[in-house]
Amino acid sequence: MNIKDVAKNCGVSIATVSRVLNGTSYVSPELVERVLNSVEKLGYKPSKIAQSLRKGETYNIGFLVPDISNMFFSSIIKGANSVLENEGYIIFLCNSYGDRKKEVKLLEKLFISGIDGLIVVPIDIHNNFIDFMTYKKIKVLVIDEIINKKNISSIASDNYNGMIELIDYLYVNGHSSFIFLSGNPSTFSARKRTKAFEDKMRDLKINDFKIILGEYTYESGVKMAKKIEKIPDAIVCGNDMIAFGVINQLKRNGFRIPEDVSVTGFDDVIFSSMVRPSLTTVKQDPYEMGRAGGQLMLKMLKGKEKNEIRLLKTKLEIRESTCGRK
Amino acid sequence: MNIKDVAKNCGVSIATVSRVLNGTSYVSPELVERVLNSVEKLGYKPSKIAQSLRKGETYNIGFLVPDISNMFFSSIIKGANSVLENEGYIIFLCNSYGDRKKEVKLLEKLFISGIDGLIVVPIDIHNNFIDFMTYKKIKVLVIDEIINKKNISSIASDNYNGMIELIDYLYVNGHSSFIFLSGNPSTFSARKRTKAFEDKMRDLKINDFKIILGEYTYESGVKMAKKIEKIPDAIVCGNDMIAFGVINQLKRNGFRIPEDVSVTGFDDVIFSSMVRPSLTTVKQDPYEMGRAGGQLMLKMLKGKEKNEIRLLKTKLEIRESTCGRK
DNA sequence: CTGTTAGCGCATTCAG
DNA sequence: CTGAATGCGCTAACAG
Repeated sequence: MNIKDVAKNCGVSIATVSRVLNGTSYVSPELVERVLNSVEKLGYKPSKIAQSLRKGETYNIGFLVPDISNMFFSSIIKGANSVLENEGYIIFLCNSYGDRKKEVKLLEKLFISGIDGLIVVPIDIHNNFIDFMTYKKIKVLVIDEIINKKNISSIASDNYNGMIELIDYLYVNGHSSFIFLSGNPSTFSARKRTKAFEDKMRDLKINDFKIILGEYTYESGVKMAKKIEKIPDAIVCGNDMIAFGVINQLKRNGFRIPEDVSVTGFDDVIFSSMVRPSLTTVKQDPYEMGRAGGQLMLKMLKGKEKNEIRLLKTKLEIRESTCGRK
Repeated sequence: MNIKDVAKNCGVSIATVSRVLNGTSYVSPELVERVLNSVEKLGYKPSKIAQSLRKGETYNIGFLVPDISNMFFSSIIKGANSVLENEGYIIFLCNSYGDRKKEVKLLEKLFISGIDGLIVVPIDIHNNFIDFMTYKKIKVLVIDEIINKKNISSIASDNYNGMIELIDYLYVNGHSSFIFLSGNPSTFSARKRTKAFEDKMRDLKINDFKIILGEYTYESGVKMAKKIEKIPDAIVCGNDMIAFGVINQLKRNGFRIPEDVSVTGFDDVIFSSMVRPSLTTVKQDPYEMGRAGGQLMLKMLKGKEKNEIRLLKTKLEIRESTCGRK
């Protein structure tokens, strides 16, 4: 079932069929109708593969994230998809498992598969395959990381100011000793949040603070909690999952939250408002980040060559896991 | 940069280049080396688009789910992808938003895009586009729903027996009045779980029970909790999200769990073991479901035409939200 | 063992 | 305004 069958069925040339379907030039009304009838009758659907080969554009977007099953990433994908699909694009999904080698392999696979654009939440920014993509005229959008290069757009939450605002709130409410439990510093977000924490400690002339490095997971939260020797006024966690781990571990040891110690998260995942005590955290909206990213990608796809960088505002969500100190 | 450039660069025909790269027939060692050298030097990567057009197979798999950002679905995708990617397949991702119309549209889009296989967690089983797919020789795998048709494989958790086992446990532990808060009965899982609940009530000759219909969400859980007039021994929820909503709503009204009432979930999402009280629930493993599904798809892709149906065992996870009744 | 060639399905130039 | 012919990049059949 191809364009030839349609042409034969209604007695016109394949060129005419193509013209009718693409509206690429005037065709007499009667032929238009004949063609449309045949198309309908035969249930003809043009092959995107053939179109891609012919036109050199695929309307495919490669999407590479560290972990599809992580709600943060899947929400980004959903957001981006919601704007891209309206323009006819479709997503090739890849999961890098946080593995640099795999990331390169998948980037290559995506290129071979044929894509007009690439959206990536990268493990390894110095990955030169990203340069290769732009060299091949494939538009690149980097999410949750800022890369300032020609022909690459970036979008991320304003992790730095989100953390600043959080510490400010704690400080104003009487907290004077802190422990920061960071996610993996190989990520842009962890570096930014840690930097903000350090800067703010210096600003406020607070010396009683400590930083512990871990991963963005519940288990890592539990583990880091065990490393805490002296409970401070506030335990500031790199994200919500760490905070959940910490809270449960502290409870196990008989501490009350927030009476004995305030605990904060970052992200505002859906469960943060559902658990007891509900979690004070810095909200970022991955779905909106995805949507905004999709729009940036669309801009590049439409031919505006210049790169763009967007930083999304965060929002402090004050809940039950923190309280004022005298 | 195409096969012609490579051929020119090392002074052979394009056929030879193709043969070397595909190992499709013997080529003299010296030519092999020359070709490989040029390929390396020029950084040549064969176009999958052209290969697809020529060979009639795309190595693309269409994947359609109601909501990518739902961890249940994204885990399925991750599982299936983990087995499919090893065989060179790549996933076209689509989100139906639980919308029947959209589902049909996307199925059509996937077909046009060119896919060898389709994996779908359907909204509408009676969607005739699925028949169309098999008619077009596209292998179809249905997940989380059982469809008994030629050339369509299915995989789902054994929702029925999972629920039977749960009620058994509650009954043996002295619960004698029940309320079941169901998810949307348009889904296979909700129908199966409800059916099991009803059957078991009859089996055990329990008359003091009630069924309320809602959605598989936290908000719906809250809403359904408000509809409960008389608190029973056990509130059996269609899934964990409903259970979270119910528990928080009950707590707000001063009920203690499990002292005043036992509450159970279904799924065992990651947070179920983290919250207080931790949730007694029926565990199903969507990642494993995805993996098993991927394997079924691979079988069909490899040419075994016959369809297959798999039901995955569930596991009862007994935690703090239930306790024995006298 | 290697090269030449046809054709996958389509959009598009060129004639008419 | 419409049709014939070309070629996108590749694999496979056919020749040699």
